[in-house]
Parts: sequence; structure tokens; C-alpha cells
Amino acid sequence: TVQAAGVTSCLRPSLPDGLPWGAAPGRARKKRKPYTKQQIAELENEFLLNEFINRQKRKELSNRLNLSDQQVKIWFQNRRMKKKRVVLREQALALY
Amino acid sequence: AVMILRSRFLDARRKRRNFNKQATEILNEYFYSHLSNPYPSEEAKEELAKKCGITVSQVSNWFGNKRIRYKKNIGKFQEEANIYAAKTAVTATN
DNA sequence: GTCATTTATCATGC
DNA sequence: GCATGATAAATGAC
Repeated sequence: TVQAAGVTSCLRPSLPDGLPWGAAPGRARKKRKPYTKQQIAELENEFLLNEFINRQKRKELSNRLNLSDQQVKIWFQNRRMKKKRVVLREQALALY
Repeated sequence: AVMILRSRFLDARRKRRNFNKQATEILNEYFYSHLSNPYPSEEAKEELAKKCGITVSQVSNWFGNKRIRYKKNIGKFQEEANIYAAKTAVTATN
């Protein structure tokens, strides 16, 4: 259960040159940029009306908020995941 | 106005607590003993969560933070890496 | 579409 | 003052 001989020599803490798991992204990833409170407020407002947004509203909303069409799409996807997360937490909390 | 208050109540960042030392030990042991592929399966996450007394989501959060912060500054974790590597190496020989 | 991630940021602990 | 856990944008597998 305790000391084994010559342990420190056969370890593998090296990682000399390249990164092990998260190595090579072809292109640089877009930097995450938090949205303004007004942008979030309008997005949340639209989310209350319908959790799934169509292309029409998505386009006018992205136009009005100065966001790309895909950013709005991604926001709704993440927002649905957040809702699920919150619901599950409340359920777990309700058990006690 | 009410919405913002409720959302802040649901924000777990406002009531976060550090994990106890034993839980951190268990998580670090797994991380450094799987350093070549520190991605525990769903089953492994559940087992870790049970042993640590935390949720599966918290296990995922811990590994996500650990991976990025380790990768970002390997040197800072070198000492810690050696400690747990030696610990798991001992158990492997027995 | 969901969902596990990566990354930066946030809010807190100490 | 950073360490740490959780969340918010962004990507990619499927």
C-alpha cells in the first residue's frame, strides 16, 4: 500500500513538445464576447413568446440587435439548454 | 424587475462553495491518472459524483475547468501532477 | 435540432 | 489578490 521503489523515474509527466488532448484547431476560434443587457433583455423577451424562433423573426431580431443571424440561433439553443438545466435543478431541490 | 431577482436566485455562482479536500483528491487522482485522455465517461462521472458527494454536472464543470486551466499553464500544475502521478503509480504496482 | 465541449467571464471564498 | 466553481458565447459531433 505504501512506498514502491523507483517510482519517480517511470512516470509520465513530461508532455515535452505538443499538447496532448486539445491540440490543433485549424482556424482560430472566435473570441467569446458577452452581450449587452439590452440585447439579452430583448432575446429573453422573444424567448418568452416562443422558445423556437423562425428564420423571419430571427433575421429581424439579429438586425435590430446588431448580431449575426447565427448568433441569435445559437443564443436560442443555449437558452433552451439553460432552461433545462434550471428545471432539473429545481426538481432536485424539490426532493428535499 | 422580478425576473431579474429570480434569475439571480437561480444563479448558482452566488452560492458556490469549494469542494472538500477529499473530493478534490478523488477528482485530481482521476485527472492525473488519465492525463492522456482526461474525459471520463458518463458512467465514470456518476461514480465520481457519488464518491465525491457532488452532482454529475459539478463533475463535468470540474473537469472542464481543470482541462483548460491545466493546458493553459502546465508549469503551474507540475508539482501537483507529480504528486498524484506518484500516488497512482504506487497503487498500480500493488 | 440536442448536447458535450472549449473559452472567457462572472461571482464568490479566503 | 488570485483560486475556484458556475455560467455565458461559440464550436463541433451526431
